[in-house]
Amino acid sequence: MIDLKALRENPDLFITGAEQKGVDVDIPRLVELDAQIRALKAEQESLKAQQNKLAKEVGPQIGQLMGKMKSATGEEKSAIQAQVEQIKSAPAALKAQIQELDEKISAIEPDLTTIHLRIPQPADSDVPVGASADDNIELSTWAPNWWDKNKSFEANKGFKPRTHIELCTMHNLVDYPRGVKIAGSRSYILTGDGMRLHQAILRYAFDTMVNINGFKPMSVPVLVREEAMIGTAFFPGGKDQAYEVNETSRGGGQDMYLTGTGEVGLMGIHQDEILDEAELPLKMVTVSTCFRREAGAAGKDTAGLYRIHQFDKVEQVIIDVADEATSRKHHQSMMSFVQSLLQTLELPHRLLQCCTGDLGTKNADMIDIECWMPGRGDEDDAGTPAGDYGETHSASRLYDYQCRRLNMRYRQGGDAGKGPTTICHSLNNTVAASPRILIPLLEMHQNADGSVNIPSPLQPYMNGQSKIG
RNA sequence: GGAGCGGUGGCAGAGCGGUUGAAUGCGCUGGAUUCGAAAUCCAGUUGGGCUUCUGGUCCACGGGGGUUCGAAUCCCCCCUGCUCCGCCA
Repeated sequence: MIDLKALRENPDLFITGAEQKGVDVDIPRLVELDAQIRALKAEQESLKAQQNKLAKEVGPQIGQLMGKMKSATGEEKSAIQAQVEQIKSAPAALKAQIQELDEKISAIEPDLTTIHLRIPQPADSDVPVGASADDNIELSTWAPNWWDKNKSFEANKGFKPRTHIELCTMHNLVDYPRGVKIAGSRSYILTGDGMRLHQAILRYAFDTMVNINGFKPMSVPVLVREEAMIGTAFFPGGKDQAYEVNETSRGGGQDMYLTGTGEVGLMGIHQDEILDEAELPLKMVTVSTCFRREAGAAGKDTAGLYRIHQFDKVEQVIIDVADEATSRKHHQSMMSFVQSLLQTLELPHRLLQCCTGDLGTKNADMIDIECWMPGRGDEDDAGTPAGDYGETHSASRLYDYQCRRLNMRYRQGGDAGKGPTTICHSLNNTVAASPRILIPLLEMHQNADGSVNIPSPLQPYMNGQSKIG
């Protein structure tokens, strides 16, 4: 959610920001509604001020008269009664006017809120302007010394690659048909070593974040209220992407939503709180099951483990003071955690600067990390895929966009401190999302006979096993 | 699922229709006292919006609606916590 004050001062910034992100939202209309509602409220407030003033005068008068009334007789009584009614009439007249304004205000407010929530955070000026993922820019690449990214898989390793789908079948790592039987398309069952590898990478990623990078381990709800989805800015825009548990239709108090990322739970923790500056930055990590409808992705990446409805993800979040330089620094460090993780797993990858059209509504900046997946890309005449990068991580820098919605603030010196409260800045990044990360793990570390080497950091999590198959 | 009792400022905890945005205590900040500290005393200490901003004003006592000239206080709905019973991984 953007700051309305900032919008008033510089609407063009937000209009341009929305255009660059390809978001269709009527910002001039909001500016207009905002002016209207403020004028109405100002008018209403001055009436309320009069009302409050009168109420303070009227109260004691009535009290006094009521006192007199008790000892009064017949005629006196009705005279006092009339006086009381007289006194009451002035505030009553004000009340009608206030109510009238109330109606005007509530006629405008829903519209205003709807537009307000949809205005995206303008991208930072150093984010390249572009329409879609095609305009993203490669920032850097990394590969282990045994891999030359300019050569084909076969040229690097001396044999043609099997896709992860073939490898999974070969070693019984995944059971797709039975997964689909239970839960429909894009569902799967990890079996045997498939499940073990899945758990190993999650544990490795989680432990690294906690033990080495000093993040606080958390378990958070994945079934949440709408407020949490709106607060974290996944709603209203992304409502199509979330599974809904429709409790109200069976008489429950509220509908719930399955989160598509642990970010929702982590960010929701300190909603509506004023944090002590001394306890910042908050660095938290969680591992949670993520649910995505993948609405609109029909026919895309239908095979394999790439695009699925349910997966597990280790997610990192940082909440800190409102300072651009600090946010940028955290952004870099959160990416570096991932880079070193991928390096220890010997997975070639690249950093991709997302352009404005690919940022999403809430980000000022986003950098994706993509791993090389030999089984992706176009196939040649012999049916061998060329390989391609596939997104495995996404590092977002949000400034105060999310925390403003969540009403998450901090103050110097904490509760006892002085000075104004300030809205926090937040950032988030994937650490490891599995089973998608199994794709490069299996495909990159496969041998000519189809067996797969397990990277050494994962071996302790697999009871010392060094190879699948 | 049933029954009962609650949700008030950073915390604890009063108020239960009228100068109450809120007693009191704790905490915190400043001052006095002291060589200094403790103790003591005095003062201050909720958040947010609008504004013609050394000021004015409105809103908020879980959330929303209602009654009333006036609501933290009465009524309705929802959320939520605790206790007991039931069920249960």
